[in-house]
Formats: sequence, C-alpha cells, structure tokens
Amino acid sequence: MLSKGEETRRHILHCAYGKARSAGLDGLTIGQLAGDLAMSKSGVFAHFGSKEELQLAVLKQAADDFIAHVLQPAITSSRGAARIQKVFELWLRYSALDEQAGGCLFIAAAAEFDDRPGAIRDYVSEQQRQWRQSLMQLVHNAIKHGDLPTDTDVEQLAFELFSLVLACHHDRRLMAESSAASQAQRGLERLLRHPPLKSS
Amino acid sequence: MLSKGEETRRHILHCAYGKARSAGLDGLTIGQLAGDLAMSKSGVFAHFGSKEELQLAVLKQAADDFIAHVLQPAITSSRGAARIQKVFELWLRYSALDEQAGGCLFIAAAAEFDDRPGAIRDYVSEQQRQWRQSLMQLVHNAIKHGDLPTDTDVEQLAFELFSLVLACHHDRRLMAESSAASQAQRGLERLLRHPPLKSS
DNA sequence: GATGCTTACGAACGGTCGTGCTATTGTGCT
DNA sequence: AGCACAATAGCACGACCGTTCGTAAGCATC
Repeated sequence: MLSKGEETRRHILHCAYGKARSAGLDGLTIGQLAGDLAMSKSGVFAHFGSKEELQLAVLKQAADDFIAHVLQPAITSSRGAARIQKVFELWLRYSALDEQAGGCLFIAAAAEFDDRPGAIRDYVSEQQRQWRQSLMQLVHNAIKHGDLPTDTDVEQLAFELFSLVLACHHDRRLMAESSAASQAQRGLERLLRHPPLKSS
Repeated sequence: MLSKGEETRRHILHCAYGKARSAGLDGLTIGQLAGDLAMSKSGVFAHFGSKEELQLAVLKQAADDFIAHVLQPAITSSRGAARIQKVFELWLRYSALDEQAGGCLFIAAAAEFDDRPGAIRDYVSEQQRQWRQSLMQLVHNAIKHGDLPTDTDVEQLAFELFSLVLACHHDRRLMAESSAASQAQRGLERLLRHPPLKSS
C-alpha cells in the first residue's frame, strides 16, 4: 500500500512530467506546478527538497515512460530486424504521443542542458549513452538473426537510426511537418536494406 | 559612417549572440548582458524595446552568420555534388565553431520554442523552412550537374542530410563524442552514393 | 486522551527578471 | 559655441523565482 506522501509525490510527478514536456525542464516551475495541482508551493517543494531533485525525478519518470512505451513492447513482440522496425515505429509514435503534450523530454533536455554542467546534464548524457548502447544491441541481435550482414557497422547504423528520429522530432514539432514520420520511415528502410558496412 | 547608437547596438548584438549560443535564447537576460558589456540594463534595453525584439535580432544575426560561414563560401567555391559536400563540411565545422561557445543557435532555439507560439517560433520555423529549401536547391543543382540520378527524391535527401547534422550536433554537444563528425561524414557519403529515389 | 510523526499550508525572504520613468551625459550639426 | 536630440544611466515597480521556517491538521500508537 502506498503511503499518502508517496501517492501525492507520484501525482505531482505525473503532472510535472506533462508540463516539462511542453515547457522544458526549466520552464517547469514549482509555483505553476503547485497552482495546477491546487497545492501550495511549499507542499510541492517538500516532496523533492530542491528544484534540481524535482527535475531529476521528472527525467527518471521520462526514462521509465520511454522504456515502457518503446523498448519493452518491441522486445517482447518481435526479434531480429523486425524488432528494430518495431522500436522505430513505437519511437516515432511515442515522440508524438498526446499530440500537443510536447515531444520527447530527453531530446529537449539534451538541447537545453548541453551547455550547463551539473547533475542534470550528467544524467541526460548517461541516459543517451545507454540508449545508444541499446540501439547497438538491437542491431547485434538483427545480425545474429541473419537479417543484417555480419560486417554491418553497428555503431554507424545506430547513429543513423538515431539521427532519423531526431530529425523527425524536429520537423514535426517545429514545422508541423506531417511528412516527417514517413520520411524517417523511408530512411529506416533504406538503412536496413543497405546498411553501412565496417569495410568501407 | 555608423552612428554611435548603431555601433553599440552591433556591439550588444555580438555579445548577445555569443551568450545566447551557450545559454539559449531565454537563458539570455538583459541584466547579465548589461553586466558583461559594462552598461546599465536600461541602456541595453533601449536599443531593442523589448526582450523579444532582442531575441529576434539575435536570431537574425545568427542567420546572417550562418549564411556567411556555410552557404555563401560553398556556393562560390564549388558546384554539383561537391557543393553539397562543401556545405556539409562547413556546416559541421560551423556547429562546433569557437569550441566552448555553444552550438548552432537555431537548433537550440528550435527545441526551446517548438512549444511556445509567438514571433520567435514563427521566425525560427520560417528560417528552417527556407534552409530546407536551400538544401533542396543544392540537390537539384547536383542532379543538373549529373552527380545524382534524375529520379533522386530531393525532399527525402534533404531530410536525411539535415538529420545527419542534427545528430552530429546532438552527440558532440551532449556526449563530447569526437566520432560524431566522422559518422555524419560517412552518412553523407553513403547518401550521395546511394541516394533515395522517387520510385521506391 | 496524550504523544509523536507525516503531510501540507501560509507567509516571508532575498534575489532576478522585464520594463517603465526621469535625469544626465554625450554627439553631431549649424 | 551653442543648440537639438540621440544615447545612456539611475532608480523604482510589480511579478515571479527557489527556498526557509513556523505551524496546524490528520493519524497511528500507546
């Protein structure tokens, strides 16, 4: 059974996550958050101890959310190259989830904190590194299943996979570009059909 | 001859541009800017009339800077597919210019304002659209020179070109990934060798 | 019923923000 | 030299920020 405190903490976090997705991590303010929750500033504040802790908690929430919506379903439902396609599909869908609720928090946070040393930057950076590792794992798996050549350049392929999603996110959020998803999709297909090789 | 006002306005703008590149467009504050310039807040303020005008002026400066450093030199020094490669090379260099001075302001601003309607978002969005058009123009030019197949999917190629630079910027700024530029470069080579075609 | 702990509130603090207003300084022209 | 006006300083404002502190309810345990 959740204690009362833990329950409201989750409630706060859920709301904060939503706000951070559209306003950015430091567009998120404790005062406004408290207003939305019909709580006092200090009541909200007490659950985290500092703004930075709140931001980190939100990022952690975002990471869990991402794994639950993208990585986990893909792994349990497919394998080989199909798993990559599944991840890609879910990924694109995820970054446009809840239409006007803002995009992927990590992409936003990456741009926002790339120049500000501190705990948040470190966390985002580490998460991104891990995610890139996961992508490479997916590629390895596809190779093992015979869906990709054995001399596929794993790191390069992961980089390009990531780049397509990044661009899709960018176009869709900034220019209301409805073709962004299908362009990313086409990029993926070409990438799987003619993957970068280690040799060249 | 520049009037005194115009001269200090440019001086302010130059400094503001530098600050905005590392702190973001609303990390830029008039007070700090005035401190750096050894001026009073109101003295700085008077040149722009509002913070938003200052931000727009900085963005305009960024656009001019970008064209001067990337598009213009490439156009005058090469043509066809080589021009694309030249743009790409200068683009990558530009987004890492002045090492710790922050990356491309437009990429940062795009992430920062993609959810905030207003003049700034409109300006950034419009600039991005124009830049994509310029990229497509480069591709058209390469086709005309026989460096790319006539059935090249121009829009798709421009999208993927952009995506590579975006990912390079991301990796380099967030993860101090020194291999990002060469990965983007490899992506470009593959893209020019096996460009996406309209048919498929 | 008294005690102690969790939970939340309300008020206040020092600080910074953007933005007006009023002087004062400096420049450029005659 | 003197005048008109552009350019800058100085100061104050209201708003909001993150944070701290004292305190009042709710609730379990004795």
